[in-house]
Amino acid sequence: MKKTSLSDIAKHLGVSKTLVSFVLNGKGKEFRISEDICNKVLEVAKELNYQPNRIAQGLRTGRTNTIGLIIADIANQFFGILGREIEQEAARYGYRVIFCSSDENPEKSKQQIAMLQQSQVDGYIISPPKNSEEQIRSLARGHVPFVLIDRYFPEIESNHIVVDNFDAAYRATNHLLSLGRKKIANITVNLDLINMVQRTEGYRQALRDASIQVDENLIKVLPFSHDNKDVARAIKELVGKPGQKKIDAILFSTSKLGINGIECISSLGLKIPDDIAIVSFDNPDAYKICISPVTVVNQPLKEIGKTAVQMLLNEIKHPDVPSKFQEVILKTDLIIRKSCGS
Amino acid sequence: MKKTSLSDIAKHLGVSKTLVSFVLNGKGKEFRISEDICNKVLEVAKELNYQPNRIAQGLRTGRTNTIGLIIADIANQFFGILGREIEQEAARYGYRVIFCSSDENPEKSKQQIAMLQQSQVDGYIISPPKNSEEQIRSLARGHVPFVLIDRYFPEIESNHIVVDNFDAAYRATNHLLSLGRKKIANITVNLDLINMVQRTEGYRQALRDASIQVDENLIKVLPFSHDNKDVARAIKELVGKPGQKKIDAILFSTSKLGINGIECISSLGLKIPDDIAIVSFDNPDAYKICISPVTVVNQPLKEIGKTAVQMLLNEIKHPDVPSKFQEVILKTDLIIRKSCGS
DNA sequence: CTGAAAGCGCTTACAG
DNA sequence: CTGAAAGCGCTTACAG
Repeated sequence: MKKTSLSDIAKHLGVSKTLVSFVLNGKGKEFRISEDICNKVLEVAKELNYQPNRIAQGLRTGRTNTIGLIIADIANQFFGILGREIEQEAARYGYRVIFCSSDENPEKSKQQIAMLQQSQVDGYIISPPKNSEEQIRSLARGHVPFVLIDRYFPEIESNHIVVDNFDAAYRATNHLLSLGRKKIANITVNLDLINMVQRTEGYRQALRDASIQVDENLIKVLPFSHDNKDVARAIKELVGKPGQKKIDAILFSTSKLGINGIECISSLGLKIPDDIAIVSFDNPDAYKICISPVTVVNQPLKEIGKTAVQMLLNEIKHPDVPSKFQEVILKTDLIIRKSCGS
Repeated sequence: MKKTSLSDIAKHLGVSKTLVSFVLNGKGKEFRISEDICNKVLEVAKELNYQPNRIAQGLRTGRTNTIGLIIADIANQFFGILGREIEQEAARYGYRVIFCSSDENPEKSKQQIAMLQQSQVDGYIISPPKNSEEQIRSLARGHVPFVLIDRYFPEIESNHIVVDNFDAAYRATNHLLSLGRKKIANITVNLDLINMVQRTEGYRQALRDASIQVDENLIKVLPFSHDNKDVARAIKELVGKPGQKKIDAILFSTSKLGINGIECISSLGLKIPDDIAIVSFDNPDAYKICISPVTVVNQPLKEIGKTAVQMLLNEIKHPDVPSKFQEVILKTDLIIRKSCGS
């Protein structure tokens, strides 16, 4: 079961590898190779089940038609689906995807970038974890095509596709306000990442615009690697003693927080939305069937994935163009379900 | 920003590529290269930020240290997490993973296998969609290392890691019986895949062992690419007219079915577990926070992933050993929550 | 219109 | 102990 190579086909027909290569790459016409020979080559290639060795091609041409994808956390459905969109879009253009999950760990993403670099990927799509600035800078310095998704570092010039997190949080908070909620908390993670900062900023601005003073005690910032105990502690602090009614709504900045949060709220015997109204970023399945289906900020995953791939391929194909970085900011939509009452 | 190659280092030091290659591959000792030179090589490699070109290595050695992974559906958290476990375990042994989602589509998986083959992966981990028998056979014929996960084809000899689906469904059904449920339905997908067949078989056997006649009308088999409307229709049929009480429990054979099912049950105004008790395969976040947290058959994802990688690497490293196929059947555990009452 | 030859960046017998 | 050379499977100027 030896694999067949170009020269196997060439020998088989008594022609040169050059010719076979031309034909198989669709350049038969261009080099005016007789149709007869073309057909024979194609036939033999099929017969011997020829599969081009992409690795040899890559070594020779310097392009591997592979892109490296580093997402932040595959256990998060948001990134799972985003990964699939990216893989599908890439496949449409004949590109393969090497897929990594950094689990929000900069050490890991560093190793993964090195690995992808050694694999000679043509470009990168990355949702960088915090403290990975230096890695991204080094990509930029090397003039390697890359695009960032979900977050970026404002101090580093880069291509990136993000959503308007400020606007999304603003509208989500406004939705709560419009339903009469006044004591709205925000649970978020480490404010080292721009997307998280902007979400909390949008929340703040909405309160201000409604002439409600922002109470910093109602903003809970958890470590990135929180578990449900951390979330439970935060919620208990926010809720206060029974009957105290310190808050009447929560904006969760991620679905991981929200899922853990809802679990905790239920176990505390509190009712959604009666006691506490809820809005969360992202739209996992969990929110559709939970106690009180959750009103969410839905991100356009398909569009993020498509745009990221197209932007990257454009960069890969025109390396000459002096790098002008592009920023794409997509809109989110608020899907209203039952978790805020009415 | 030209990448540095072996010969750059060699020139820099006035030695041969051979020597540099030996040192960098940790064979300095073996070839008794003076420690002095070794250190210098290492130093210069670091200084020039040398990154070995894995593609060139691959072409030369015939091994790419890459494994191809085709999972059935990345939008399913089960496979997302399984993918991560596999990637992590592979990384421990210095292997990269090229990640694909076939979306249960045999056309897609066929293309993906061809793509992975062209990328010269050293082996495959696949959860094959139905109607992909020929693809798997062709791998087997080519003596390509591969292991199947989650399902396999009984008529094709293969390495595979699965769970004891019969036992799992048997125990799940028994759990429902032990709580006094008598009219237990099973919602599943196309019975073309062994894992699904075994789940329904386990369900049947549990009923028989409890001297309950299996009512084929209570087994709903949906197409693989079902949406929530299909699930809703099935449930309406099962439930019958209001007050009819045709069933008092459902075993869902997949979490996709279960998530859609619960959404539908709620919208019908039925209560879980009072009107209908529920057990489902798989353990997505959704089940933890839903209306009535769902009792589930939990699969040992970490173990499946680890075992799959180790079995594959073993195969890759000993291609000489006459291929004796291995079967690993892992146990599941039943996580009891509130969806079955008590 | 077609072929011989160089070379991508490695590894590895072989020779000394 | 170290180096020159071949070769993995391709592509692509170059020559005719």
